[in-house]
Amino acid sequence: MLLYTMSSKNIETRDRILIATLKSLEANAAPTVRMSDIAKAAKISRQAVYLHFPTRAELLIAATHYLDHIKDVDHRLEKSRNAKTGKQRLNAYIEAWGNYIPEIYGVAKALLAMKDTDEAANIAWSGRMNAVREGCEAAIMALKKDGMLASDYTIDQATDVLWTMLSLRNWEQLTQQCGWTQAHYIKMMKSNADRIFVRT
Amino acid sequence: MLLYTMSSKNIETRDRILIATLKSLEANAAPTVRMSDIAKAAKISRQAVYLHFPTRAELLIAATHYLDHIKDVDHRLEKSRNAKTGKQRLNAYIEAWGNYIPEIYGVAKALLAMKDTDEAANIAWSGRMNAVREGCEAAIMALKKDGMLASDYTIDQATDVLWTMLSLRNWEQLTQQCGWTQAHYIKMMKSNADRIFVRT
DNA sequence: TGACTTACTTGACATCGTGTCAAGTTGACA
DNA sequence: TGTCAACTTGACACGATGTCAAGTAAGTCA
Repeated sequence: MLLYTMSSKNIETRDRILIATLKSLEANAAPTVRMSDIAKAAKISRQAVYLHFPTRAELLIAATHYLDHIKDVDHRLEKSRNAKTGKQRLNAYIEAWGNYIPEIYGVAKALLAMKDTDEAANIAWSGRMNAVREGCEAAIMALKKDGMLASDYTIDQATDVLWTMLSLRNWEQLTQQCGWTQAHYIKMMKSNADRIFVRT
Repeated sequence: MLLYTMSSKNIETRDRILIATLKSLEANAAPTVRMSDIAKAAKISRQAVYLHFPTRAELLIAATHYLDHIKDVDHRLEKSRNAKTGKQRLNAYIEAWGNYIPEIYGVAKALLAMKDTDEAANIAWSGRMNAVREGCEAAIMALKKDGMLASDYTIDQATDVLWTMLSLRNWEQLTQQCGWTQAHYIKMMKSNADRIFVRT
């Protein structure tokens, strides 16, 4: 009986909460998920959640990190660095990040919704987005190095545009509102980036 | 003394509330503005606001309509219809809508923030965005009519892309986060749209 | 002049979600 | 047996929205 309880507890409570958070947000795809909902999903009291995470914002932030760890985002994005040409690298980055978006969509949206009212959420989200921006910049710089960046673009401006193109909101609008498939989204983003950034 | 009070009341209370709403949101540029803030700005009691607008969502919606009326958005957008060629029309639409965004930014952001939790706000916002989409579609169709739409685009897909490009979120990211000037934003959007949609 | 009406004020209150606090319970471990 | 950590239960403060009831002040009309 002791071993019994152990085996059902071998997933630590903290992880159970994080998993419940991700599951709830994934299912609902709405930032309406309350602390009590998450507690219920984790089969724990609402107050117990606060024993592990001080605020809702911190919980959401922890959940995104947990997700990054599970989905191994670093490894995915790193693959784009192996591309030979700048153009290939741009394509690889769009594919890697673009395909990661749907995986984080739920949590990301919840975090995004708190951005304007919660400073911690704002900082966390900005940090993530800056990381994406750096990826964009690296791809643009690879293009520039090949002499393939369209001549009227500075690196900064091209980076801004690519970063904006690849925003979660744009993915959301195209796939959720306009009904695009994920494959179509990726394909379009690649071809548009090509037309915008690559010297003809 | 009767005339005195009349003259200070010739702006109706309802309008005073709407103006106060717009002013508060413009100043703050954050959806943190409370009903009590608006009431204070309109020099009225918080409860009196509810005598004119049943909910916060309805107030924000009314404020956007009021703004549309003041700024004469229909007239602005209509000008783009007079363009001779499809390409000119596309440019004109980008310019008209792109320059309208900063005017509605405050209220729009507040409304946008309620989209996920308030059904009325969601419907109102979707309605506005559908109007923008129609404008995009008309521009794309004008391009198509000239035989100038890039051959791998259907009208629907090109419309989706243009609509997404011209989203308020993208404007926000480029001008507020990346620090672009309004003029630069417009110029870039035009040249990017040209590269993406216009047959070479 | 006095009754009535409209628009607003004042203050209390319900609701909902977050976050806090204090006092109990339970199982592991020594 | 006693202790500790993790969790439960129930109460509560807070901030924002929205409701309700009673009061007030100015304008209208008999």
